[in-house]
Amino acid sequence: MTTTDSSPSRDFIRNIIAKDLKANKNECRVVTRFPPEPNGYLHIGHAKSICLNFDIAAEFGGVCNLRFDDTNPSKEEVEYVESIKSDVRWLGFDWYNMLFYASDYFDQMCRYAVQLIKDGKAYVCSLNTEEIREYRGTLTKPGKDSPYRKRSVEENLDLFERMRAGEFEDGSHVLRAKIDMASPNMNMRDPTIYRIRRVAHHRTGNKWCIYPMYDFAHCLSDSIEGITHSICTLEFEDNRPLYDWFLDRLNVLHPQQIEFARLNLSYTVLSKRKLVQLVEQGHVTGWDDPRMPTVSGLRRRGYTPESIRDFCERIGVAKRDSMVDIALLEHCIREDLNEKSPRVMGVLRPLRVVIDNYPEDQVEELEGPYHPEDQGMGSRKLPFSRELYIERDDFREDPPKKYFRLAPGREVRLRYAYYIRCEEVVKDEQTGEVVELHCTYDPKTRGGWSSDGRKVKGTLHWVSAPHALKAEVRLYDRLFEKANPGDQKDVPDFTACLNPRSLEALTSCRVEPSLAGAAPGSRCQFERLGYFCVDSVDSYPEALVFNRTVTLRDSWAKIEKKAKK
RNA sequence: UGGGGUGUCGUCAAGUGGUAAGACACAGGAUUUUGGUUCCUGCAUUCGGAGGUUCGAAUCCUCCCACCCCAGCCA
Repeated sequence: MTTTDSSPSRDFIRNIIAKDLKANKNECRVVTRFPPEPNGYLHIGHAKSICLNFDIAAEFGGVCNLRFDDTNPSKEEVEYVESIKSDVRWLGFDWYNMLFYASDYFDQMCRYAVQLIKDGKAYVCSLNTEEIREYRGTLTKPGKDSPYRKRSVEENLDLFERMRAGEFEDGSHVLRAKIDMASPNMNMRDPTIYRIRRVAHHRTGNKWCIYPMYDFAHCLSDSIEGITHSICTLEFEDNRPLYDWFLDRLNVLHPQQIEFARLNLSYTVLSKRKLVQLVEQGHVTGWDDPRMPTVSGLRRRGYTPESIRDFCERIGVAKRDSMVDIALLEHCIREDLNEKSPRVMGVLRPLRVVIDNYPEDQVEELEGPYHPEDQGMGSRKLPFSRELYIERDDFREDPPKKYFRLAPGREVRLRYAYYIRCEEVVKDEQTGEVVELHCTYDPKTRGGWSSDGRKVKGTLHWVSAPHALKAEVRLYDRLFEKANPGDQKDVPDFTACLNPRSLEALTSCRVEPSLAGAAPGSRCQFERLGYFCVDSVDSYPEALVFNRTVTLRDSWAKIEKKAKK
């Protein structure tokens, strides 16, 4: 499907591509690529780039390659390539058979390097790291030529061949592009294009001891694959002249590099360095900790791929540095889960309720639909008995204004069950803590309806005490207390901004019996509480563990908060 | 202080000389057996600032200001 003139403009990148297509550029092909380095796990910032590249390809009838930018063996591992592949797939994208590795092109790149040498456009430099830095100059002072810059083509060819053959120590020589040591763009001051690195590569093993640098490898990989639009983030803007330089000198297919602003999300961090620190210092349990902004963390938290894709679409694509409010991500998951999740009841902090006028050995099966707006989801049976649990938050001895829930003498509805009235409060003699409520029910309100027109303001969720399943529920909250933990002036280390209450594990929760054996990864809404999923690591059919994905919007909490001020 | 970028509502973001879309957030209200959902309503006389061009400027010109990126043999 090709976009037509009538299609509305979505963002500046799609506008560029639409214009290119109209001008018959690239024989009207569109080929993009997602090019991660396999040195870590994917996070939601990568998801933005994945959605951009794969969606653009699909919209313009093109393809998007998955290419691993594996030019630095000392940082890369197969474990990462596997996790990246599975994350991209989980997000719902398909690269078909277009799976590549920059390392696939090492031979070809070497030939290109030789060509540059022959053309007098590259030379072997034998300065060490510090010397190269000194010769490079500074932002305001031009650099000066390396003493090795004038080596003959023959000498350079010989030296480079011997670098490749493994005759030299790591760091003793590099191959450099011969450009301009006085360029105002630091990237053009004779950048290194090959370095000696005796490290086993996760794919090529010990075949190579020299590896190309990003600037050389990336543009050539794009060119070899026939990429038309090479989309990357803003910090590569200064690298674009170099990207163009190599392709022009080598006179090969010349993709267009386009830069966009990377994602920043409030109340979290997205830099690899910081995410590594969170894992290594044990602030989280791992890369897939449900509080992590990684794809695997979001997945375990209960986020759906659809919600993440929707989010990436809504945030847009532009060039300005921005900080997206995490409330938008939360909105996206709520919207998706509202439609998809079966409603069930679970009590997080149980308070025992005895219905004094309910027959002791009686058990009724009440009917509860799984979804208020979707009859197609069916319903389940809810056992009701004399002893129940309700949420502690749903009872107040001294109810504040506008509190609709249970209090001494008050009547509320138990969802899909009966109206009950609180008759007596039992407290622990020592602590004064409320330990049990005695209530009476109105048998004429079965199902939660009253025929006499009597209205009740509150509806509570509940479970039958003898029938409920014990479960652990993990309540997750924002990882950081500050909107921008990475940029706090008075805080030395971003970990000082961590939210100490980002995880609260409740171990004596009770959930309705229909959840018995719930499958890991399955999702539900605990009515009035939020959306939850069965943890994919720690949950077992006989010992359920739920993760709170996100709370429901809570207007009572807002009222309460306002009243306190 | 050299170079490259970017400034439009609290947060994203359209807008490309014809009189400021949309989303989230927020605030009201209606409906509701989830204080959920849904539905209404409100929310930029002004586009970083100052000048200028023009009948007309967020859009063009000039100057200024702020913020981000670059001095890896990382990507």
